[in-house]
Amino acid sequence: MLDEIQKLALETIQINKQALIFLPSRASAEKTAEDLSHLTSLSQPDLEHAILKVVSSPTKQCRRLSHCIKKGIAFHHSGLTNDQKDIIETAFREGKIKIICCTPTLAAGVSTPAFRVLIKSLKRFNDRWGQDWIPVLEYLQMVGRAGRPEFEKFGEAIVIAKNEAEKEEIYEKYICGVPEDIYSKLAAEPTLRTYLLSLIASGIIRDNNSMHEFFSKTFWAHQYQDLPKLQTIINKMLTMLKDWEFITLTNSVSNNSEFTPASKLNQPKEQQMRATLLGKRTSELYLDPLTAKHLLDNLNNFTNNKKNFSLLQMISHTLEMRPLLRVKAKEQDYIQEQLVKNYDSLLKEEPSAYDLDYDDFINSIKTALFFSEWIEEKDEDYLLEKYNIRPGEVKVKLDLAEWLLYASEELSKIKNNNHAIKEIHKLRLRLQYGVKEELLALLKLKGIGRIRARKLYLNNLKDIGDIKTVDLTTLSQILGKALAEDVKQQVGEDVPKQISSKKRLGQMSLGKY
DNA sequence: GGCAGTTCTATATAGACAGCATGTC
DNA sequence: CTATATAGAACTGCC
Repeated sequence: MLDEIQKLALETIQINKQALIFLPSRASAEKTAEDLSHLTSLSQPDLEHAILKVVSSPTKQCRRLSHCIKKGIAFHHSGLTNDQKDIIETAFREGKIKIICCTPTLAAGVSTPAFRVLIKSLKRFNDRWGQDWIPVLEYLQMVGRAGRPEFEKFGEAIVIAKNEAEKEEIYEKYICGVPEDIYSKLAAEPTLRTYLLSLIASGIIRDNNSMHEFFSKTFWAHQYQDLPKLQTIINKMLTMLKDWEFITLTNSVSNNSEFTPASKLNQPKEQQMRATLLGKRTSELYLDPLTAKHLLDNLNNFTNNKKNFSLLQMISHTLEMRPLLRVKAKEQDYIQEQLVKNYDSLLKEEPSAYDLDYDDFINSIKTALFFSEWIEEKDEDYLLEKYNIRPGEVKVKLDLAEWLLYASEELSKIKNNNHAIKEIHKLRLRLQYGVKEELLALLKLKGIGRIRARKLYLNNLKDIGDIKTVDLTTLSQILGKALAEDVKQQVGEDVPKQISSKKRLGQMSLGKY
């Protein structure tokens, strides 16, 4: 039996228009798309192929998407790679795809208007309260996708209610509702301490006076009526930044009170705030000071007997890496086993099992294991099966890892930790390409990535020297003629002119088709 | 035994922004 | 204001 969403979707196709269907989770987006795809007779075989080849080994998610898309239906959420998202958005604009089942990704990103917007539910899971109403602002963003001004005079947005009571509630809350106030992001402590440090580093805040002047002007202070409390939080953070050696506080007035009354804020005080070298660099790197401190502490223990796993666990156990890969009930034993195996690699002691942080710690082990497997050349399909991480998320996590390791490398430079600098640098390269160490030499060549490098290595071509000495015919068999010639040129071997110009032609046509 | 259909249970739950400098299949 | 949908396992009944 068809449900309301399905009826509306099929009817949209029938009148030769397009629809976006917003769903509250990625799983429902996929399932809704899959179910619909069984109900249409559209056909887009070329898209099916395009979706599959964006990763080296298509995952079950890629296959599912390709099956939907060949029937003119797509799902769209953060688990997809950017390439896949682009293909879908373009095909939708071209009218090849009729329905996109999506999460709110599509409400915020590039403009993708549709004649009709269907909203399955205005509730979504929320960490604090479980199932809860989404903000009115978000509702407006979704609804705003209905109607394409260049083609239609109007658009339709339809919200599904479970019953009469909910219908009333939705009407009151959303149709008649007003968007909630935008709350200042500064209110979150990580943002506040990051800002505070950067303001001190840039010299905008140099003492209590300029600090008060700045914060009283922000939207945050405006909303945050309780100034004494605000002052308390800021003071707490200043002390933290000082203890962590990101700033220095010099003052002639005694500083033993953390609860400076607001009334004293306006009095010019002699307390001077200056960022240290470490503080400046932390700020330039856009690091949360808490994370910077965590990295510094860990790196301090990064001695010769430590491994890549040490660094990977270090960056996995940060706020920035959240949400971490979650350890499932069935995996507990395996993860514990791996933890024991890598116990000596830890740069910080394992927290107590009663520690609030323990879950995060265990999850950081799983996350670190995922990174470890990536640099052991495991492909996307394997990673999705074993770690339940989708291609789009893999990309995001790797980017984060890259950034945090870059930051770690920079911090190590300030600390003159040469061992760490060397190891981190190598690890960054491996993460970037997803390769074992033995392939690093080959990756210096343009046009050679994890797949081709591995292929060369298997053919006993293990470094630049091997590439130089091997004959062109053999190399061509491995890489294809055009690339083989290009690579030969890169290592300084002469390739006959006429052949090399032929190569360019060949390359162009390759790129085109 | 082997399947189709059913019920039970475990699992997950939206998204994206930071540095830096270009290029994989 | 602590729910729900989904996937997959386990189970059932039937041939």
